[in-house]
Amino acid sequence: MIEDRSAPGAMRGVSSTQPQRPSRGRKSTMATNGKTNEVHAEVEARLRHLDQRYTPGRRAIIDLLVSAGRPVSIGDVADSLPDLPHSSAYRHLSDLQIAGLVRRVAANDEFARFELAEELTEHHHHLHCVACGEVIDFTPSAAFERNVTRTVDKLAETEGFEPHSHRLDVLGLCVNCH
Amino acid sequence: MIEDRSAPGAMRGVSSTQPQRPSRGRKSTMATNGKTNEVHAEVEARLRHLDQRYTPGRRAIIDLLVSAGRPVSIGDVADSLPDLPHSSAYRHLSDLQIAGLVRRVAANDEFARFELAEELTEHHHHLHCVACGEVIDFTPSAAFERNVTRTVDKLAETEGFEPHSHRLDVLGLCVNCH
DNA sequence: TATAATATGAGAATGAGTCTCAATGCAAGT
DNA sequence: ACTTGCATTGAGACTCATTCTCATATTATA
Repeated sequence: MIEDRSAPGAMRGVSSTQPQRPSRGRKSTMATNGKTNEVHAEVEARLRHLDQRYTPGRRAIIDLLVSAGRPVSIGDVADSLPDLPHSSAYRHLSDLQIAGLVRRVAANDEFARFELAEELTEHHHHLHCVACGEVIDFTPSAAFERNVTRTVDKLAETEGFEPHSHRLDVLGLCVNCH
Repeated sequence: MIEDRSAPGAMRGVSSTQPQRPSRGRKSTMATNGKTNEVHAEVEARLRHLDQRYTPGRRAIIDLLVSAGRPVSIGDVADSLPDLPHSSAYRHLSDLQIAGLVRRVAANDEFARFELAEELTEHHHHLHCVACGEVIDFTPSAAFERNVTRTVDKLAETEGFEPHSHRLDVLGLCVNCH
């Protein structure tokens, strides 16, 4: 008999340790820096171009994504912006994603995560902690990226697949979990 | 005003074309080959080691995963095994995942997909069609894999992250969609 | 066959994510 | 300031993939 079907989450009980709601509260120590203003300006311009407004709710989401410096879950959003209704949070994220300003990140658990689109940051990949679910950004060397891009581009010939983008996820244990 | 919130699926209306239920019915042309028996034997041995039985329902799931040759969605399972109750399908997949025989694949849509664990197949990566949602296996060159592994292993030093495995997802348009 | 364990089916329950709609806010013109 | 037309928001109902419960069935072994 298989037990261990108790923890919440998709395919419960499969991780090496307990799957759990995405970490809440661990905040980035990165202070609001000069780039934040650039991001806000870019977001505002892009939204305006789509006849949309850069409202306080949307700004708060962007602020959070900038300061987090890593993909944030809805739980993170709820913690950081407790007065923002969940329907609004989801809608803001969706609207910003449609506008190409935010990207949804498929993590290893059932919880969606969101980060700034690469146009607002830089090309990077993710480390996924299989224990706590945390997702951490990392940027490999340019030489490595060239190699990946070369390999990916070859797919057009060998598979008839037209690549648009790629992502490299590394699964393992983060500093806090091993 | 942002519209286009009509199609089903997570973050609806974000894909370049309509997000849709995972393709159903497109079957592999790969005939049941010699490897199938090896897989069954391995699965049976592993389950037995865990005091579990290799029942017809579980066998049917494994058969499907072997013959599909790519990650399958629950919809695929339902189509191929119409008499298998959904609760049983999910449970079999979960049990097999816990046993390390099946791996859950995070696609770009909201639908979970499943494939044989790499121990039963070989190390490979995935092409994700952003239009139809199809997920296709691909195996890059050994040299490329060595390079990836080398880069990933360096994370232990630079980030304090202990890598267990990695996955490279390429997003783009499949043969049928472009 | 008895016994104890695992496995299964049917349907209820869960919950992340979505939708509706009435109310509000903002911009531009008058 | 007032109006008109849109974009935006909040509250809560709703959807649906996935999980859970539990009574029944099946299998292994003695």
